[in-house]
Amino acid sequence: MARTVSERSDVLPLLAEAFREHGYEGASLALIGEATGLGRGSLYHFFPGGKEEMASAVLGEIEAWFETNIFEVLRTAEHPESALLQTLDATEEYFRSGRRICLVGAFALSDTRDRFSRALRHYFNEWRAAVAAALTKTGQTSPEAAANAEEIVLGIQGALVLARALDDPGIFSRAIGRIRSRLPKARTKRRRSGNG
Amino acid sequence: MARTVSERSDVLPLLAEAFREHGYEGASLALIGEATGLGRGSLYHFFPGGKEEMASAVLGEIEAWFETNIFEVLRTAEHPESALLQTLDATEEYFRSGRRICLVGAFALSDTRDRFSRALRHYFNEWRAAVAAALTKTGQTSPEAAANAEEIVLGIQGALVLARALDDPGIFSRAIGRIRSRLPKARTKRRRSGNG
DNA sequence: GTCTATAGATCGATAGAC
DNA sequence: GTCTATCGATCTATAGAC
Repeated sequence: MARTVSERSDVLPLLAEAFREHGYEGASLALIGEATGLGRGSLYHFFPGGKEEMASAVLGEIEAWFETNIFEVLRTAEHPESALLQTLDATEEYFRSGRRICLVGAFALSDTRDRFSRALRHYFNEWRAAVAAALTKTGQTSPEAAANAEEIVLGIQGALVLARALDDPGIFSRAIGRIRSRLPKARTKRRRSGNG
Repeated sequence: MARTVSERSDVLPLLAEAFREHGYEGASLALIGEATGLGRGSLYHFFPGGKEEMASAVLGEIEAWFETNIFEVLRTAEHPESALLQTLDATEEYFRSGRRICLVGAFALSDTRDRFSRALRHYFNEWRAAVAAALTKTGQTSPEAAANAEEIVLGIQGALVLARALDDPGIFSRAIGRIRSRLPKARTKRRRSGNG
């Protein structure tokens, strides 16, 4: 058998899955060891702060993914309407059409919330602000955009809860579909008031 | 010091709060003992099945509350529009305007989901069906009502997640407000097509 | 019916060999 | 850098006195 990983960044996705499946408390070091194929020694070599540092690193990795693939795209979009559609697709794919939960949301409802409250706050605030920024660029007023952004993010989280509880990924897909259908339509700039 | 409770039903609300605050895994028997003022002996007298039976009883109590105060009201309403408003008020009060989480939703996102999957499924299915039944009675078609009911329940859950993560109960209140404003308006039956 | 004491398992974390 | 052995703390559950 080969020497396996030896890169901290390679371990993070495996760690993330372990926390997603079992929660922070439920993911014991024995379980994490199985999931990563690493012994306690290696784990503590990569994460001297123990389990808390593991979870913190995972949250950072998730935040970074959303920053790159969602938030940044929304904030810098020249065509906000298509950016909203594109990031909605990415979101649907990320959550595997409702079969995967949002670890940040799960942490928010658990007693680990206080431990990671800064990360949770930052993640959802950035998400909400990025969607609002894109909506504003489509012509919505600032209060409109803020309300709609909040509703979109909250709808995604609620859909994940319900999809998980009822074991029905279709709930998530339908929710994404409703969000998509209510997005502002891009105005074709070449014609005035084009029909379509 | 008095003999304290000695009624199983008196312990349930205290148990519920303990599970809400610390989650299933996080609520240790030591913590539960403090929250209820009962020793292990008394706890195991009331709940021979241990912690699992405690959580199960709490879920049953929650389900019963919603059955009485929400589901039944919605299903049997003569005036579905006002029943929807009334149960929305009750929901807002139950979740203390967003300061209290939904234990069923929290369980859905944790690894205890499988253990209580039947209870979770039943709770959310009943909720969704009851809202849909009321919406149907207001004149919505069956598919319309089903989609809207799903969106309402999911919106409540998502609002609780976001409110908790951002430590901002206002998110929940705003979400309830949006739901309320989109509810079908009662038609005044005495006049035809009264202006409102 | 309620308590204390404690069994037996598992937890996160550390030490030290290689 | 990775492992195994093991620590002390904490967990759920049980036993038995009152």
